[in-house]
Amino acid sequence: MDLRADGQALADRAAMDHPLRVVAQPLRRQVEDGLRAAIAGGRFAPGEHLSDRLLCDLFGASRTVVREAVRLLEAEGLVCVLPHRGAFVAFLSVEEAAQIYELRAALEALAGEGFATRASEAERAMLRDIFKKLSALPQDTGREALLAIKRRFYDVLLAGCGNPFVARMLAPLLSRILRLRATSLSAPGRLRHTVAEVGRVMAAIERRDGPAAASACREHVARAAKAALAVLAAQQTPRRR
Amino acid sequence: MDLRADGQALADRAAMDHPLRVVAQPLRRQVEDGLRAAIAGGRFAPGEHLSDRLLCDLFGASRTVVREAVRLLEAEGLVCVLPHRGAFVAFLSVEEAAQIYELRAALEALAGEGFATRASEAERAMLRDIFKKLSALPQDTGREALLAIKRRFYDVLLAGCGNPFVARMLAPLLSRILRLRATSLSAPGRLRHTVAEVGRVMAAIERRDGPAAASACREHVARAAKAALAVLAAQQTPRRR
DNA sequence: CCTGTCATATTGTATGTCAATCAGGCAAAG
DNA sequence: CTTTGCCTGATTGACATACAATATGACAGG
Repeated sequence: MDLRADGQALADRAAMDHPLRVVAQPLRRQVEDGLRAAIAGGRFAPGEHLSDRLLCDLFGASRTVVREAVRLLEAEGLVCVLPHRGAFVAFLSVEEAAQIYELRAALEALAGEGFATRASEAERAMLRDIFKKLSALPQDTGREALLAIKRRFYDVLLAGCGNPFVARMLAPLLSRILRLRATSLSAPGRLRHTVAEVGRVMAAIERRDGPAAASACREHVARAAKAALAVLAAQQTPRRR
Repeated sequence: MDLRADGQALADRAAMDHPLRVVAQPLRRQVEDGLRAAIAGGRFAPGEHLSDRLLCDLFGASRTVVREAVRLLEAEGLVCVLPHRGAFVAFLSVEEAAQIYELRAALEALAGEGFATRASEAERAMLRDIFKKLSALPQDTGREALLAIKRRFYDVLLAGCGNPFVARMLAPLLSRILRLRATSLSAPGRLRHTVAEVGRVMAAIERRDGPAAASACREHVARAAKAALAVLAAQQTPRRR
């Protein structure tokens, strides 16, 4: 029996076994994903109190299920549970955001290096294709469309890097800075730089140059971080003092 | 109010507020840690079925608590939950172990770099002190004592690296390869190399040389991985085929 | 104004229940 | 004798409820 601790692989296998019942995601997963999306998407404000009852009503689930989902999000750092007071949407300080970006840079560098040295030709072709679409985007592309393309790029990169754990570690980090990414990506003129930076990643990958790909990924994240942190600092400074 | 999503900081603050009630860890945490330790320590064999009832009896807790703990461990990859069949202790394949070591190398490199460039003099002194103890260890030191010293070294390194997220990402990885580390660390002659490799990390840190520290950390993990993977391959090959 | 006490609300934990599903055994058909 | 189908027992998924522990806020008293 396949007992790898790989959730996605198990889900895939389950889908293979029961190809008809597509909707059959466990309720707990639905609540978890829904809540994660709601928080990452900003439908709850940072610091907002997420009471048990509120979430039960919202998702139509029992306390048991809601609480399990909240625990998961707590482990991811999206919410913060205080004993006997409940869950609160976590704040994101400038320091924390900087630390997350630092980590993201290291992880994506690893992914880039792995992809450059281990990806198959088919995977490289997919990445090439997505990069071509990214390059062809008009300057005034909306943030949604831009984020979607970038997500596809990273999905392929992570899938082909030969180390699924990288994606598993990165996911919770990205969910915490999702809003930040959305706002910073839409900064005027950022797209041009993005394309150039990702282009260097792509070029290193075409050369099978692992270290160069790692370095290019790190560089890209570092620049994105600079833009994002500027936005975050501008948001927080006038409010707090 | 302090609502950082930093579990340890919150725990610290709680400990400050209630300095007397040291034992007052939530029941859920006790079960979670106990189960994690039991699995990481090998008291359950890989593939073993961890039934709800069994765990309830073992920890004297209710299903609610046990299930929440199991979910957490599932997210960490220590156990693997199959719908309507329950939790099983996850296997660790050679590939997975290699991937975990790769990730660990990247994370510890980041920690080393951060420590070299950002740690305070007091933190450097603590690290220096621990390294001195490590160097003075006799060749035939038991694996327990060796692991303990190394753990202290990394605790200080991670605490002083200026990025608490690194420690949070590393912890679940380490718990999955704990047994592997224990066996590979006790390989004959490994201590000598360990001291030399960690010495290079220490030297780079004393020079405030971030990149060198990163590289030394990466190198150390890579060598440890080589030893550990050899052990794992030797364990699995004769059993499986 | 400060302090101590109490009532209320919320969470932490435990328990019982029902439905869904899986594993294994048993019997009948080929 | 093998295979197929069904049935039963066991286990988990989800829910509702109940009780204990604790934090919050109000209120009375100094």
